[in-house]
Amino acid sequence: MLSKKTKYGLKALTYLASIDTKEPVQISEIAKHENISQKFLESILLTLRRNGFLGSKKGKGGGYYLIKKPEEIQMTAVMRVLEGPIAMVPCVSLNFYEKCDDCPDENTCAVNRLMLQVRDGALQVYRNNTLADLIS
Amino acid sequence: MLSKKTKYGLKALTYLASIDTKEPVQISEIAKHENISQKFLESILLTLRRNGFLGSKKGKGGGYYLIKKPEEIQMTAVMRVLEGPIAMVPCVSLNFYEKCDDCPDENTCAVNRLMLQVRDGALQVYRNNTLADLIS
DNA sequence: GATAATCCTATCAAACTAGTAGGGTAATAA
DNA sequence: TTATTACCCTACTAGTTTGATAGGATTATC
Repeated sequence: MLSKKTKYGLKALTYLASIDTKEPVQISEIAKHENISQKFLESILLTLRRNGFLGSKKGKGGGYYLIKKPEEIQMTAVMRVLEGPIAMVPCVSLNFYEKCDDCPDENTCAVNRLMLQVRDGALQVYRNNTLADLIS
Repeated sequence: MLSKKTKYGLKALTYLASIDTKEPVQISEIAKHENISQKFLESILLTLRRNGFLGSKKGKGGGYYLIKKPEEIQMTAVMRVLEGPIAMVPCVSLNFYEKCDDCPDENTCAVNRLMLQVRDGALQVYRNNTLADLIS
């Protein structure tokens, strides 16, 4: 299941992309427009900023804004930051690989074989979509 | 993340399929072979039986066995029973559809648009794999 | 220096996960 | 018929995660 954190993060990003201005947008405005708890959104935008997707400005007239162009923001990167690993099991994860402690051999593991395909399917979608694709 | 329930369920099914006999296999044997807590596995096999994947026999010489041929067991069905919806958001789920309460319009929702593709990718994999494919 | 906005930490209730405990029930074999 | 085997079933629980909320600290503008 997709977490609300990811869902809200995606909605915030697409809202900022659709605004089509580089002026900072306040958290309250995004929260209101997307029906999100403002305080919760606050923490999400913070992690998006810390991971290089957003810039921020404090004080009056402040807010958040996109740093890159929507066409340059790949969903793979967004998903990894908000949701974590794209793979459903660590033993097929590219960026978060971990060996299963109960599985003696990955090469003969049915779960591994299946989830590898699922991961590739998801990756293909995420790589094929930028923020720009989601708003068009 | 794939739940251990699903992981163990898949491993149990593939073990039964690889055994290539219609004699009942005891829970203890599966648990031992796949490094799974026996009691936990017990409940998993129970749901697999209730959902028409397994048959069981009580008493001495009893155990679980596959009801259908491995080639006839689609991963879509297995995943839905063990893991639940294949879609990551209810609003793109085929079998568990639900409207998002925060989203005014699915047709213009970026999350919807993205997750629809991810669901299709996953479905394609699950539909393309039977239990037989996982053990070959 | 007042105000507006982000920044940051801590806390929390509810739900979920991965089991564990403990016995009940049916089939088999002696 | 009695003992044993093995599935059947319900309830409970420790630990983790999720989706927030509270309350203020910090910084920029006017």
